[in-house]
Amino acid sequence: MSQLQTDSVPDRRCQILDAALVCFAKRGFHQTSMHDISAEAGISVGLIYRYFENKEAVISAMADRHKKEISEVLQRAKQAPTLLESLEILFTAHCCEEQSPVVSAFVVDLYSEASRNPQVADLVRGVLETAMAGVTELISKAPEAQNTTRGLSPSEMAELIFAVARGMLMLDVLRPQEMTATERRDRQLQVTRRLWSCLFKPEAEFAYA
Amino acid sequence: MSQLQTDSVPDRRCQILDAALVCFAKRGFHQTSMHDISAEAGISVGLIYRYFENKEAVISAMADRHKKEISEVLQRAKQAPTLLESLEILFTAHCCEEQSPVVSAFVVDLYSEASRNPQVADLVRGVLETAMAGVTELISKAPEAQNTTRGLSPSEMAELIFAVARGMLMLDVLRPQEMTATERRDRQLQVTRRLWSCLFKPEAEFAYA
DNA sequence: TGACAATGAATGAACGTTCATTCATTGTCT
DNA sequence: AGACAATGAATGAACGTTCATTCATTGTCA
Repeated sequence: MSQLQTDSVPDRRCQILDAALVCFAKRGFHQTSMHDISAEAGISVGLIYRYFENKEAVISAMADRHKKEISEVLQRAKQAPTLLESLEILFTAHCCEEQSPVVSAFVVDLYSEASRNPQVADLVRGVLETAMAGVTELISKAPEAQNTTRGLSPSEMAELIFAVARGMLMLDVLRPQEMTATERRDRQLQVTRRLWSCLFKPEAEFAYA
Repeated sequence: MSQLQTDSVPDRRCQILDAALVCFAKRGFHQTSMHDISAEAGISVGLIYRYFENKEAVISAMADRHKKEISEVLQRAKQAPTLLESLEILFTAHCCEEQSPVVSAFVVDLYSEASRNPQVADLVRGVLETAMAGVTELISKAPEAQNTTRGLSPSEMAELIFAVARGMLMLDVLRPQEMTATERRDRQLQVTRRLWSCLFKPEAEFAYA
């Protein structure tokens, strides 16, 4: 029983959040009704209010979940053998896995929400600062970046890297749905490698040109 | 008489769109009511419907106006004497003039809307393609970029530049309102110069280090 | 010029609908 | 039976939109 409870309560929450993600990505936070979420989750409206205080709380919980997912991606990226591979993990993680356009639309909406909800803004800013600190450290320690700094500090590089990542995410929501997850992933990898070569590649090989 | 008419009709539309921009930036498209817009514009609700078919039409008109503004920025950027100055104009234009956070929030919302409104998506994509073509041409012709391509084509460089611009715009909505327009502008310029040095600066000077 | 008719910009109360939220009720376990 | 999970009809506030009405301005007579 207590096992069922401790299992099923988070499960219900998770089920509701999964449904909410689909709805939010499809219609946006404020065009999604609680009935939409309940229908997507296959439960009744009232039940949502057993697990979340109100709609705002659902949005906050989604933002929290996003924070945890980014942390996990950062952990994976830190364990990659090379800096390039770390960057590839960071760039392709949140926008190219199972349901690419869904997540991208959600994240853009999250920023949109952050612009007028200080609580969400703080949370997103926190995620960003943690992730950027991680990447800055990654760059500082990477042998690839030792003699190719181009006058930029590791944290300045990290800032550029994250700007590009966010910018590509925005581009993602403009792309027609016909594009498959694999195509999106390839595109992201291309851009990652270009940025990498631009930031870290030694100049030597231009002698061959 | 006829002069007054042809002047005042576009003025009303403009007045409504100005008010809508403030409201949309403050609350987002779908949390802004027609009453909010009418109150901000200092007119009655009904009057909005004399100039716009419905709320959707107001959003579309705002997107159209944004398109024109970007075109103008592009024209100005094209006339700058150096590539760096062109980039500085592009990077600081829409997010650092009079009402920086207002415009940034609006643009993020526009992308968010684009993810579920194909009409808006087409329009935004069009703006982006035009602007990127312009910058690609700018790079192709710039003497600064002739011997420092780092293995990237002009259009690949343009893509990186626009990704960074969009990414910085997203960052803008996270920043506390206490930041002044000038501070924002300085920040943008810093990043622009870093990106520029990373893409176009010759390596020579690293010999001094 | 002065009196009157016509216009259409502007108003805001009212309408139908949608939505978040509540809660009395029902189902399902032990 | 008792406790808890789940339902979905009911509620009232808020929304987009409409439209009967007002009134300053313009046009047209004498």
